[in-house]
Amino acid sequence: MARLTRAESQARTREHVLDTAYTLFLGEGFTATSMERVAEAAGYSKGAVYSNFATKNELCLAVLDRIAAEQVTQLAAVMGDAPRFEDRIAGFARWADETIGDSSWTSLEVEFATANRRDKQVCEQLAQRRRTVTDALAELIRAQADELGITPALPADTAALTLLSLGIGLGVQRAFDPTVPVQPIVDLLRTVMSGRP
Amino acid sequence: MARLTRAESQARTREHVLDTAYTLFLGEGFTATSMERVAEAAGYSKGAVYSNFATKNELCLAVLDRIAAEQVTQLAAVMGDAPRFEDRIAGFARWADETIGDSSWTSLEVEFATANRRDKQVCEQLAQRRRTVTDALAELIRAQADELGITPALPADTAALTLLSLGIGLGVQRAFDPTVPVQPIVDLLRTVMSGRP
DNA sequence: GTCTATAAATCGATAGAC
DNA sequence: GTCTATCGATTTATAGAC
Repeated sequence: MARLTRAESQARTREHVLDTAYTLFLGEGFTATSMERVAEAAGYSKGAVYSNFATKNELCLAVLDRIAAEQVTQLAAVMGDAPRFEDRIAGFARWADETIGDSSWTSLEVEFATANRRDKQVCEQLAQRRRTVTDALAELIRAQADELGITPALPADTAALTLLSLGIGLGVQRAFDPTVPVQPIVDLLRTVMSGRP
Repeated sequence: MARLTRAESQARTREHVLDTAYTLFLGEGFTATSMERVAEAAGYSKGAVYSNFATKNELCLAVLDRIAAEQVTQLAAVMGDAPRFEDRIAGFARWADETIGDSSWTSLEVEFATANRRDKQVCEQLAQRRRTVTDALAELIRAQADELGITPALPADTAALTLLSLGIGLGVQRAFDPTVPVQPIVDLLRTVMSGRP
């Protein structure tokens, strides 16, 4: 194996710290996880962490970016190109069950957002990311509707916002009460995709 | 004015602390507000606060109880007994605009819930309160449907959970991005209450 | 760029006087 | 029951050696 350049070495450290923060923030929560703990679990010192991420918030935003990318990819893959309408809904139902069912990613997003709701800098970042996600979701809905040859029951933008909001709401409640069912969001998608042909 | 008994005096202090915590938690957030700050703003010492509320979590749960009671009362009042269907929807729309629009209460509930999601004690308390709220909401939907002589498009339980979840989701996003519209939840209520006659 | 060591502040919660 | 004073732990972030 070739020796790493300084830049490669730093990128590796950064990635390693990000991996560790990803696991800890999702598992224990944002407030409950200290930077000390991240450094320790990653096998570095606190100083090393801070030389890659200026603040705890910046580290968490990087984790949230990774999560958002994963979600969009998974969602597109799972609804993908099943031939029949019901197969796509079933695919979504499976995804919802696994992903909203284990609602730790929703909890993390929401814990970070609400805890920093008075920080204009952070709010700006979160608002930008929010638009990116809803746009991607709306685009996915449009593409699915096209393939199925229907017009969604709601405008794609509205449908995307409603689905995302419902997912957040259900996920948050499931975080402290696992008896909350995931079904409502599957019903909503079915309604949305049962538009006029 | 008669002199206060010891019990009355303590009840007054407790109420005063609760008022202050209510304002600060809603305005600044749960994590961002220290017990020191609550005591100072209420005009007491930290010890006085701790002799009325054993922990910070207990104080926040008391605040959340007050909020929940307010919401249910307001919602019942605003949809109340308008003669026409459209007037009730309009009443709800106004309430949604003011109450979800200023989403600080949603943010507080959600910040507290997600920050304590690994605390089984707190989760139990929150789950119990959640059931109380959804039950009250479902009952309200049933009563409204009865008065209007219709059958809701969704079962009242499901409708209540869906409305609550959507409200949480929209409220959380509005906390950091005020451009998020409240309209989807009004649309949903309209759909729910447009059931078969 | 990563380390050790520590600063500097704040937190929730408690002890003991009154 | 309320006060002052403080504990003890933890936090984010920084300074300087290597």
